[in-house]
Amino acid sequence: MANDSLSEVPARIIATVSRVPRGKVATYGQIARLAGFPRNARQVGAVLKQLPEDSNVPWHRIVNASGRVSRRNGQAQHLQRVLLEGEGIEFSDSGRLSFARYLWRKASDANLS
DNA sequence: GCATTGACTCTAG
DNA sequence: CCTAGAGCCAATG
Repeated sequence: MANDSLSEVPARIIATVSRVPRGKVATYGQIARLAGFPRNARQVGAVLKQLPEDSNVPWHRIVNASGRVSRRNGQAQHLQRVLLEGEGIEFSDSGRLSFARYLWRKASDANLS
């Protein structure tokens, strides 16, 4: 018993990612902070990288602080954009999305001009 | 146990 | 807008 604390950290990150609603995105740093690890943005990416294919985690809703899909090997980068577009998110010509429209906010999202 | 790496972020130029 | 450097922390070798 007591060896579940090892899996608890990634589980917490995954749980937070799973809370991101469809059609919204979140940043690595944002997920890390909400999960309780304010300086572990990189670890969020590390967890998503090891994520099994059949998981229900919306990993594609996680982008970097620039509002772009993080660069990496494989087609997964392109796949992420396709998945987001499938949820109604639009990218600019530079492959960037609008935080003002798509960034997930836990609460204070009422201020919009 | 140290050195390298990385799906990150911030500041300067 | 883009590049470079530094800071950060866990995973990996």
